[in-house]
Amino acid sequence: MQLDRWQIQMRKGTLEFLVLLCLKEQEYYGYSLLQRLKKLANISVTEGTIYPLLSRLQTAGHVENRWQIMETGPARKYYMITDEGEKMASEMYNAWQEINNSIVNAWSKLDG
Amino acid sequence: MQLDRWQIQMRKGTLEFLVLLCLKEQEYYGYSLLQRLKKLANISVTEGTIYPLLSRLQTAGHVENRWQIMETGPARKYYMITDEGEKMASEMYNAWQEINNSIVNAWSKLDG
DNA sequence: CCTATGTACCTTGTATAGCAATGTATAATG
DNA sequence: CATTATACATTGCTATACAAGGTACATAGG
Repeated sequence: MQLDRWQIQMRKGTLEFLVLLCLKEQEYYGYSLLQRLKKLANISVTEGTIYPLLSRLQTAGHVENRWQIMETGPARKYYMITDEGEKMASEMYNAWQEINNSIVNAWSKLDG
Repeated sequence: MQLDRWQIQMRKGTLEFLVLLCLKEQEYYGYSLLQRLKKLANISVTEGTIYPLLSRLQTAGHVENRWQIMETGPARKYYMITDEGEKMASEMYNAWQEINNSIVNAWSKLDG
């Protein structure tokens, strides 16, 4: 199934929030986040999106990382959410809820 | 007031949907949409955003417009949603609900 | 009369960020 | 030994939000 541009845009616009939401659950490395996001919200993110995004989140102090040498396969860079990141995630959730309330309210007046 | 980068991002992609939602209510001209969006979802959109967006929606066949000469003040270009635009708005609402369900569900598991 | 303010349209230049494509490296599979 | 999967990363393209600026009309205050 081919996603429309607007569908991609609507989902991708919330990507930073969704990544923090995942990292609130547990630590992830970049590559594993792609699968987690796919399962969480049916969002197909590419590596060219996730690595710069994680880098930006780190610069902002919302996540930090540690290298994990694996016995087999390439090393993994695990990302963990910081206290500041947790705070940011809460702010984002509040903002999300406000927009959602506005949309649901407006829609119900039209289709109700 | 300077908007945070994440706020801009969260709006990205949902703005097109919000505009269609407004035009489902009634017809608006560009300038009046700025006030409607502010009231609807506390979104401060600038003219440099709304005029190109309306132009894109028209090219896509989701809206159409008519000029209204005013007895006093500048003429207004009113935009009306098309049947195709209504259909698109419904699809967007369904997609929105799906993402919202994923987010609310994920959040509830984290905050108890 | 002139200036400021508000309404209403629009364009240009800049910055952001998602994505396809590409590159590197390791390890298992056929 | 070629392919596939894992895992990191960058580069170039494109879309779009925004600040800033421009045009024009109408009104209010000094």
